[in-house]
Amino acid sequence: MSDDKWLTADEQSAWRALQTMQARLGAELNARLLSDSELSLSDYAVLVHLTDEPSGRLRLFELANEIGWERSRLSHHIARMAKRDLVEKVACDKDRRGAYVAITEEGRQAISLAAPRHVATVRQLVIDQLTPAELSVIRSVSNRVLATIDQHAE
Amino acid sequence: MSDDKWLTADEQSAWRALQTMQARLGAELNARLLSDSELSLSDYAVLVHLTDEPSGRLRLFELANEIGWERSRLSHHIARMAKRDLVEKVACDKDRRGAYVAITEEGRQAISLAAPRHVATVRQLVIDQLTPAELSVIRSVSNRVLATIDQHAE
DNA sequence: CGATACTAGGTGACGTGTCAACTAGAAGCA
DNA sequence: TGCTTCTAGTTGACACGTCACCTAGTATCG
Repeated sequence: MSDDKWLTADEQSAWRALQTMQARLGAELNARLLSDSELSLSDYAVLVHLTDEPSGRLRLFELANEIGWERSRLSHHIARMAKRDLVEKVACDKDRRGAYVAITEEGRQAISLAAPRHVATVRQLVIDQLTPAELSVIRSVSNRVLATIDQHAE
Repeated sequence: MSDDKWLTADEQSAWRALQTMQARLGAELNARLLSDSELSLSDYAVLVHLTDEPSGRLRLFELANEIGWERSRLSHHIARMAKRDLVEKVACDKDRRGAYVAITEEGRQAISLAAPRHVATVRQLVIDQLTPAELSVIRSVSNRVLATIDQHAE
């Protein structure tokens, strides 16, 4: 680990580009998704992870880990989504503190309507701009940074 | 441009890793910065861009473009920062609709106190985890995606 | 068994982000 | 000049995210 106080010019330009891209890309994806459907990018992320499960449901803490959200954020968001009938909360037998979030029929409909345009946007703005090798670097770097954060949050 | 309806497994795993990393990294950097200083990650971004300018000030729209924020978000944020005396708004002679945001002495102090620990965190969690080649890919990819968004927002 | 510590999740207050609508000055062009 | 359009920035309502704190069930270990 370098202990230089500042970033080099190369490091700084890369870091700032990443930060700006994060800001713009997130805002753009969210805005397009909202104007094409009734879902925000956050709603979409929740529903995607639920549809991945054959059972269509996950424990709240599992979902939080997968999406990378804090517990209370997820709790608030699921409450709002439940009010809109996109998901429902189901009591957990194994651990009576716990709860499942389950996708509803309405949730499935909403995401299957929204997905094609959203995927097309992601392709257009990101995937199609990258070579397979670059995409690989992105995956590898992202996972490494995630692991570092986890490990450093002990 | 591929017109496949869905992402391949490789594309999807890379895309999800990036999304999750964005969520976790942003939250982590913000939390650490807040606990080490009086600044949020957003405050920090604003102040960094202002200290880059020899004059210590920028037009609002210039700052918005550099950080990648929407106008109204910046307007709200600057109003809040001005209340805390981190920045001040200055009328613009050239264009009487416009305004400058200028960093204050208090703003300079705040960022110079916060910067060393924040930079160390960025190094620890990101920069030191990447090879120079990977960092280069990140910069190049980020700038390409930004250009694509700009161009597609016409 | 009982004491303690840990984990799942929820809550309320408050700061933040977004959208739509607005003011007002600048620019283009007849 | 006057009309239209564009751009800079603001505002208010509402959705969202975060922090600190809370409840309650589970684990650990004496």
